[in-house]
Amino acid sequence: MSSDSSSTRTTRLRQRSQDRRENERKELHRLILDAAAELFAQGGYEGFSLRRVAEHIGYSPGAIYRYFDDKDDLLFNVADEGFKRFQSAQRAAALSSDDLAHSMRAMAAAYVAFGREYPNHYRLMFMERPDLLFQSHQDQAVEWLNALSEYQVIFAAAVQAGVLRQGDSAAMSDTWWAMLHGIVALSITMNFLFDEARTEHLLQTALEMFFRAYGSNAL
Amino acid sequence: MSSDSSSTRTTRLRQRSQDRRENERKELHRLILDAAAELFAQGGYEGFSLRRVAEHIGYSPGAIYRYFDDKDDLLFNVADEGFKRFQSAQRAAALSSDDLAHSMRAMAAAYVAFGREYPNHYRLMFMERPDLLFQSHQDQAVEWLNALSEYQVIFAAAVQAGVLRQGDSAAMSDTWWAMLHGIVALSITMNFLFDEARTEHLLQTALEMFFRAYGSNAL
DNA sequence: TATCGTTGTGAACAGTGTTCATTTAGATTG
DNA sequence: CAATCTAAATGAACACTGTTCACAACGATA
Repeated sequence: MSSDSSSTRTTRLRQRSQDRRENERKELHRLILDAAAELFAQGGYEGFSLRRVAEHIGYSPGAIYRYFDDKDDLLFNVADEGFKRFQSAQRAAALSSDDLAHSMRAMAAAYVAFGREYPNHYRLMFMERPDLLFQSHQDQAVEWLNALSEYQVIFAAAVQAGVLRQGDSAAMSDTWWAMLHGIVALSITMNFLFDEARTEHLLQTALEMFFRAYGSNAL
Repeated sequence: MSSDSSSTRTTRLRQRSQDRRENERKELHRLILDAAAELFAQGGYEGFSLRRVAEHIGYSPGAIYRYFDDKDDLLFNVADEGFKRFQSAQRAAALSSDDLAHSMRAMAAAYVAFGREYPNHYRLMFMERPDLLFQSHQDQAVEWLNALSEYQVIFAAAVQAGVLRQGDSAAMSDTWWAMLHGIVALSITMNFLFDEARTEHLLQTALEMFFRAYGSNAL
């Protein structure tokens, strides 16, 4: 009994200490990631450096390598969190209305809003280093592709609901994406030309164009 | 007479040697710029370094600073040459037909073709560092803005010619640009998704959308 | 108590842009 | 021709960057 109880006690102790160490690991992992996201959001891709992240959290640069393979690995995690936020905003917009035409407009608005709110994340995800999310981590890449193919599902549903006319729904989806990406990219990159008002006006004009061309009540 | 002739002779000599030195300066300026453009076109923005340019032409890194203020200054000149090419291609497309609808399609095709042919230049000009061309060199910035406003001239002409319906021609121009930029940017950044065929199909679909919505024969 | 394994450090390496004193070489002058 | 002056090119330095690795510290385990 004594040996048995001591055995379980030590087992429990070992378990607890192991858990605690694991938590500490996760905490530092989070600390690094948060600091990285913050510094990245502020300084963008160019001004981002591991040494600054390390200094910001009070560790030596080498310590980061215990938690991330690479600078790219760290950037991937930053981008991935951005994408999760992006995706959830898109989903919320998609579900915001029963009217698919309204949903699509809400999604477009959310798309542009995300780009303008997190320009550096958008840059990283869709402009600078999309390879981070498609090439390096193939498991995540599948998630991304699924998310992107959700657009096609919505377009198919919109066609079936009579909101969009019939046609090449894959091409429609590409056009939709290119249109929104063009607006956001110009707004981010040429922000001295495209202030919020001009961007908003551009978005409305583009949506009008899209639905005038592809809406079911067009010709 | 002898003093006079010798005076003119030395003057001529001085003139010639000065010209030659000036030519040598221009030659090295060109040599650096060409090497930079080549290395940049190959390696893109990230892989581009002054030291590599210097090594490529057989000079020490510091020598470049006799001919360019900065790395940015050198990049500006690379981008500027890209823009001149871009602009001349656009102009040629604009003048390629009397039919403004054809001209616009040709300009769109030339726009996308430029992006796909010189992706790194396009990135630099319109995605990575547009500040190089708008902020730092204000005299050049005016040229750029004029070039961009040429679009609006064409749109106004298209409206007057009855090719496009009347409306907010500035917004139409923005939409046109955003559409083309979106297509090129996606094609460049997501080149593993958008191969040439898909990009071409996307362009045609987008043009169809544009003219369906804004063409004069639309409702 | 001794051993082991993990963690963080600090120094090093190769690379970057940039500056500057110094050499080099060609042009100009006496 | 000799001396001087000027412009160019260099090479070494500085402050950065990402990354690696031997080593020290320290808590967990035996």
